[in-house]
Amino acid sequence: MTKTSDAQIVEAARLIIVLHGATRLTQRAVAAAVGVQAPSLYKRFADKAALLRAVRAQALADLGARLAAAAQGQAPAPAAMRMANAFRAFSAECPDIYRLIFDPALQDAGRGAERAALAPFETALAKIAGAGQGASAAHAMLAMLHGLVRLEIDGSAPATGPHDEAFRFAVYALLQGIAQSAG
Amino acid sequence: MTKTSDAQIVEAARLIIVLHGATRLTQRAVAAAVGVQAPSLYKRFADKAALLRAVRAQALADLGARLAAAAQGQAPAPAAMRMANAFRAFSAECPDIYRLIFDPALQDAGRGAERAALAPFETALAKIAGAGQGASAAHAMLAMLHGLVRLEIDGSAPATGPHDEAFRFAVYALLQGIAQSAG
DNA sequence: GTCTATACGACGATAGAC
DNA sequence: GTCTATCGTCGTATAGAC
Repeated sequence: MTKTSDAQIVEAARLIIVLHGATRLTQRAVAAAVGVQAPSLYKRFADKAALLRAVRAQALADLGARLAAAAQGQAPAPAAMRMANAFRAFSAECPDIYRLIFDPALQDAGRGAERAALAPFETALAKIAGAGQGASAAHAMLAMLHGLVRLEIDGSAPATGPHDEAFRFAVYALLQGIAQSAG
Repeated sequence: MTKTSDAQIVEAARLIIVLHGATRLTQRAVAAAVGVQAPSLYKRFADKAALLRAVRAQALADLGARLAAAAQGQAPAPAAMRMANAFRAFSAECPDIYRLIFDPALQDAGRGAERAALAPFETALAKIAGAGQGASAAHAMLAMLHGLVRLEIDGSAPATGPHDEAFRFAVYALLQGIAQSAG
């Protein structure tokens, strides 16, 4: 009897963001995409933010899976580099989804999902930095990557040279610094 | 005959953002703050984005001045550390203004203002990294700081420990890594 | 229970009179 | 340069049809 489903709505919202950008994501557009009128969405998601939180949770799991796959079976340092590249690739592929993950208006209370998605990160960095500084090192690397990709996808960087080179330099320098702090 | 001025409008907009948050910045609110009706603003600024670009330009200059003051008369490494702290203090003081500076929807074509504001940065980092890698090092440090403060003001970080410590660790590790890349 | 029709209030923005 | 009046779109509340 139901014309749509929670999962279909979430997927429709994700598709609109990926294909047409976050600014085009309206409740009416989502509703039209699943063949329903806008007010009907409120029977399934309390409001627009709740729907976006569902899209975000899925995206976060996707990002976590890509990071885990990139680190799979690698030594700590190569794992960190491969995860950095995977992180950047994700942000380049769908920048508006990336922004959604870090949207301050959509933060969960628990933080459990973030912790889980970034676990491979923490693991690799802890081994590089030494036990006492694993959390700080993981935070530093996350911040480095977040800053790099945000400057890149937002076009906010002074943008002198190519981003590829600057990205590698930054990640490598930080890894070196962290390794040095371990000794 | 004029009831207000461009400068007064920009300042009113800035105040609303600082005191009540960016979501409360509406054309009607700005107009009310300077004692006119909303449509009158369009005689002075083409649209809301144009007004925000003016606020952003002023904020960027402010940030640049603070960075320059922090670096004043310091050796490169302490200058970098003091600028990092000044950068973080700015973002903590008015996070919504900070977000405005890096808002992808408000980027200028020229980029001249960004370059000027971040010049003290480039100077200090070039001396630490060595001539050939000054731009990369400055970009890396800007990305590091941008990532750190965004995670902090957005509450996006896994947020394990205190941010003060994580901030110092991250900036110091990157500086070490950059210095090492120079040799 | 599920969806539709309708509508409300706030927003950014425009047209035209003074 | 400022006003009043108004448009189109947004999120969303409500009431009722199947």
